[in-house]
Amino acid sequence: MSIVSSIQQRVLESLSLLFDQTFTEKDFQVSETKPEFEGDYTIVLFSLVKSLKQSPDAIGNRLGEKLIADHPQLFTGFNIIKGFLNLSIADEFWTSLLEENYANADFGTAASTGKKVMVEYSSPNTNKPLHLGHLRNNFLGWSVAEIYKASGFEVIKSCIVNDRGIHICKSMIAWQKYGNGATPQSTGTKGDHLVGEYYVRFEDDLKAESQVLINKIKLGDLTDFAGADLSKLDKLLVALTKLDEVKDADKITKLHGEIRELARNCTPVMCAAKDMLLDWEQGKPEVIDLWKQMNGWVYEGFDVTYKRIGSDFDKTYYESNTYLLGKDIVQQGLAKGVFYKKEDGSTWIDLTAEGLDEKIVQRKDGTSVYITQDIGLALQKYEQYKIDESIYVIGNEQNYHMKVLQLICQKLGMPNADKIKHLSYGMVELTTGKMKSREGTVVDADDIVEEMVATAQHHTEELGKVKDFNEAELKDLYDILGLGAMKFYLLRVDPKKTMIFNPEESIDFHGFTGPFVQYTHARIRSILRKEGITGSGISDPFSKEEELLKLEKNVLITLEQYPAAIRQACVEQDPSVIANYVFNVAKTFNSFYTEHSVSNAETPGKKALRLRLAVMTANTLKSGMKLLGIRVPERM
RNA sequence: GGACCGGUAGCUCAGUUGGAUAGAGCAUCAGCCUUCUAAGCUGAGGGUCAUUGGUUCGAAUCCAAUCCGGUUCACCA
Repeated sequence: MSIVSSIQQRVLESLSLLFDQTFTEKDFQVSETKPEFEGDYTIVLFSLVKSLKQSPDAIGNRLGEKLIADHPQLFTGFNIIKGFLNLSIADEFWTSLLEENYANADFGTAASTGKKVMVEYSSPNTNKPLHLGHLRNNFLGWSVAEIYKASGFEVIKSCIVNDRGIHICKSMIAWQKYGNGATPQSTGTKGDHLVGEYYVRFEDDLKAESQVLINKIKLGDLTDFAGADLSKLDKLLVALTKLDEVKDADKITKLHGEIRELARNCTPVMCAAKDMLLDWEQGKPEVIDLWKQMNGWVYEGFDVTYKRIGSDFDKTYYESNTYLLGKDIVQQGLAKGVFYKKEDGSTWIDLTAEGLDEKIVQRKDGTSVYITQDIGLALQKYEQYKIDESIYVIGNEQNYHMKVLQLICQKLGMPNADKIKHLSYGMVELTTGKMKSREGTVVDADDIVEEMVATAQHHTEELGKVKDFNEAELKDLYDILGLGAMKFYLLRVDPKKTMIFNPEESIDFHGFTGPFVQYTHARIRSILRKEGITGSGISDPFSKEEELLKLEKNVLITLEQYPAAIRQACVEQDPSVIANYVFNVAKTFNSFYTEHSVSNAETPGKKALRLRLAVMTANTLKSGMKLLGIRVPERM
């Protein structure tokens, strides 16, 4: 039990004995005492004033005395200042905590809950390489999975690969047109990057061709349009001439946008891509073969990146397999009256009562839409793995979609539908603004990782502390530091917030960074190496008579909070809780470290205590960083 | 226009089940390496917590309104 809940319970007990009233934890607050006051933990008395009808001081005095009388082994003193009861905790509490846990590498992790959770993350498209935003996603997904494991869950990491659809055909069309049979081998280009290049080529063509069409439209030449497109265009143009008279700028821009969209859709390249998608759906062999080949290149490229950044999955779903899922569910939903058919034969759900809109779940031709396969996959996940909780790590632009998905699952009466959780994260922006692929401002994942590792190498060489490392050891160290800095930088911010990626700040290895924490760990390991402590066990007893110094106690107080930090990170699905915690541990230890020597402690008893303190700090740093997917070095 | 998210120091961010003088890191300035790793430590300056009103012993935190920024409201995925 944590110190805070221990105090809470003792206070509850004492209150009911003293005042013959029952209280709950919510009736008062236990918090850390501010440094400028004496004591370790503080109880706010104001909230008790009303129900007890006594002054805060009177309550505080009686409560403080009672606590000390009944629990002298826990409380050693108290003072009351302006309605705050400050309690001093016995050294004994902290030293026992240390003795019991310093060698326990699993300190902070919870016992098994027997529950299963699936964390779906990464979910890439197979038409271009991963970028900075994907890194945030991958690091978040991995970390949340680790945090759930540490909280006693069985975790299944999954990934849905978006390997099908018009966007994939785009790369294929451009490759056919410009590729001349180019392969990753023949060009020496990483597969995902190669395919990405053709995606860009396609977009360039599309831009050029749609500009041609728009110019023709301006001249009144509509010969490139036919059928429904033509009549729609006609309507738009008529509307536009009308609007020109009233000069409604917003609506005019909107209409221009629609015309541009229509033109894009009617370009020859776009038509070619659409035809290819139809061929793909009909299983035309040469299209399927090309699709398999190019997807294969992308997977090889992704594999390299995933290995590099340490992402992996227990189960990979492919959209090419799942996109037909959910059709039977539509039938069931119709039978249950959750869905309804419109006159044209399309199937819908009405969510207006929930403050949302009507959403289509199946087209009139019977084909699925995006949400349909998601419903199907959500159910399949449950049936295959009997999961208790399902987490989706997806960007916040899909908040609405995920809300709809959960609502539909609930209405369909799917098991654990209320345990579908969207870990919604904000975009990563640059100091210069948003990343835009069209403007070439996208930060490539592979590039940024190599840059970070190179920076780590540069700093390390400059400091010259590991000159005796061999080449493999150096390479590993640079990876640990570079990737550590990168992961920490992206995970230290609340996931749901849009974050700014500042290249200069991200390669800073000082302050609130991964390398700072890693450095603290390496420093401790250095002490332990010199003291000949290889395992975690220390046989020398430490004296419990000597009073704990302020800085020693601060480290213990911080270490004690680790289990609570994991719990909070799990409940909030927020790795930044851990990043902040681990930084705090490192900072607190560093303050202690510069003031007091471990090896040359004043007495053997003190030395034995500080060695334990060092071991427990190192273990906690290592364990906490592991929850972020970050390794810590023995030396740096 | 509706829905959701955000606005805290020059910059990047913590802090919201309401509690004492609002915290870190970076940047700036001043100190600390014959003693366990200075990728470190100590200190200083820097704030109308977007604005206004309300709730109360007490509001960055709760409520209401307003302003600014973002996302979304596709028979695309």
